[in-house]
Amino acid sequence: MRPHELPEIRHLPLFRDMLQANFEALMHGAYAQAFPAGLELMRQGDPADFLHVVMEGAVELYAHWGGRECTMAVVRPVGTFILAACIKDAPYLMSARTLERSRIILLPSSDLRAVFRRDTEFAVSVIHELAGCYRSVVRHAKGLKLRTSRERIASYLLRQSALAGNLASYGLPVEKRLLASYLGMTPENLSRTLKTLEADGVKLDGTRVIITDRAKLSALAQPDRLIDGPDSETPSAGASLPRVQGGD
Amino acid sequence: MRPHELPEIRHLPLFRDMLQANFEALMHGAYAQAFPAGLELMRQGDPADFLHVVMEGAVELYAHWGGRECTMAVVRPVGTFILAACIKDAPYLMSARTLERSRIILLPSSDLRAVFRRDTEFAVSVIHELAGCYRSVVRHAKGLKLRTSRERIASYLLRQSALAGNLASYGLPVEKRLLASYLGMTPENLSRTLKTLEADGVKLDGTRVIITDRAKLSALAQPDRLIDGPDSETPSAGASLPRVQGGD
DNA sequence: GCAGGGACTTGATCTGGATCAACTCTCGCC
DNA sequence: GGCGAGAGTTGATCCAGATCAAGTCCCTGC
Repeated sequence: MRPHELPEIRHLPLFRDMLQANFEALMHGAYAQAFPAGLELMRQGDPADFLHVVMEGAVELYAHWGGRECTMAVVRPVGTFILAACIKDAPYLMSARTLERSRIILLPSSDLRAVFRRDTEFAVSVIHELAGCYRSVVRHAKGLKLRTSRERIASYLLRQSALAGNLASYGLPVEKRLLASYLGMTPENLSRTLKTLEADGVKLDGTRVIITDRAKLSALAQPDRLIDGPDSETPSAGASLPRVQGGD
Repeated sequence: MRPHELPEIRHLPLFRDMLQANFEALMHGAYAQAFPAGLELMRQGDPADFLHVVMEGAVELYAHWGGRECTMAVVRPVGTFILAACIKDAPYLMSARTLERSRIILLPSSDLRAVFRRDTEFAVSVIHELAGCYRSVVRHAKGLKLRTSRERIASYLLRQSALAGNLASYGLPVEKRLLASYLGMTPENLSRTLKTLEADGVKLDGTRVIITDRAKLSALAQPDRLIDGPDSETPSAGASLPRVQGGD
């Protein structure tokens, strides 16, 4: 593991409050690994042997069933994923693959389970992390059930703008095909709907989003704190929305 | 609170392992209340002041947005709900209403937060509960994104049969309109699809489900441990599927 | 017992979004 | 520098599921 990485992990909400001795014990069994883009890190159904911490790159969490596949989340540095499965010592519910060349720290889940049993501060951090993840998926499910495709796209674009600091223009953080899958629609549908959204105050130029009329877009998206956040409870983990890459 | 209720709560996985003194402290601030059917217990966005424990009756958790509404879960005795919001001291993401006359214990969430900070066993229980809830919603989201209406119905019916002990015949635990909403479709669509499912090995007689050809139904539903369970990690809480009422 | 209302069903129609197919553009790679 | 391969777009068509509208049945409350 690289020297700068340890403090970065230590500063994550999940590891911030635990005893130094326990942190060190946890990191003792950890190891870092580099992966090329497009590599499958785990397959749904596998036993949860390691908590994963993304230090560089990006990881897609996705699910499959009966030949179909869908994106559930994208995790970027510094973020953890698959905490719940590690804790329950249960099979992963999702598969994971790298979207880019990535550096990932692997923490044996047995160590994890041992440590929060003797470090209450860490246990409390885990509680907060999991509660955040839970609420994040609930938001996602609400969006899927209550909103149409069009509304999901509009609110996604607004949400990303908010994450970028309410910029009117920013870059999409993920490929459109992945975004479509995350939002529960086909790439064709996303592409077409984006075109028609020009009448509602937002335009796309390649990967660049330009909000031309925020009021109009908001009227369509009806952003809702209980679906779109802002989560004061932002999870660093598994259930996070694809995050913005930075805008200008 | 009634004499038999305290031990019932104590035996819940969530409260089973904590110190007796802490359990008593927690219960000190608790109070029971009876509600008629159809009463709104909380509204999404409200501050999370109480953890709710259903002792009798049934509670529907649902979400709404822009005039639409959908069922997210049904909680039956003995089960808790809205743990995550209590822990984060954040607004509820869902509303709740009684489906029948219900008896509910209310636990001040501030007490809850205080207790798991000083009782590691309780903290561990909370961790397991939340991890279970998280995984449960992930399963639900996977079903919504990966399966068609028809497949969701078929797998729901199989899952309920499994919960009833693999009985070929059992009663639906909830109204069909609620089930439709839970499964993300309209009542009309549910009704029609149920009819066409007779060709796939399952028949409905009113509220009675009769599986006539389990193999055929399974071929359609393709039940998957990573979507349908069985959850060894069964949550007692918020995210549970409408449970079966008992079969014969 | 009777009236009223809600759950459920059934039918007719509409439409959002999927599917299938073709074509362009870009970018990494030989 | 040319050549795939994959991302994205666009068009044509199809279909699952929503919507609108009746009508039946059952249960409840007067």
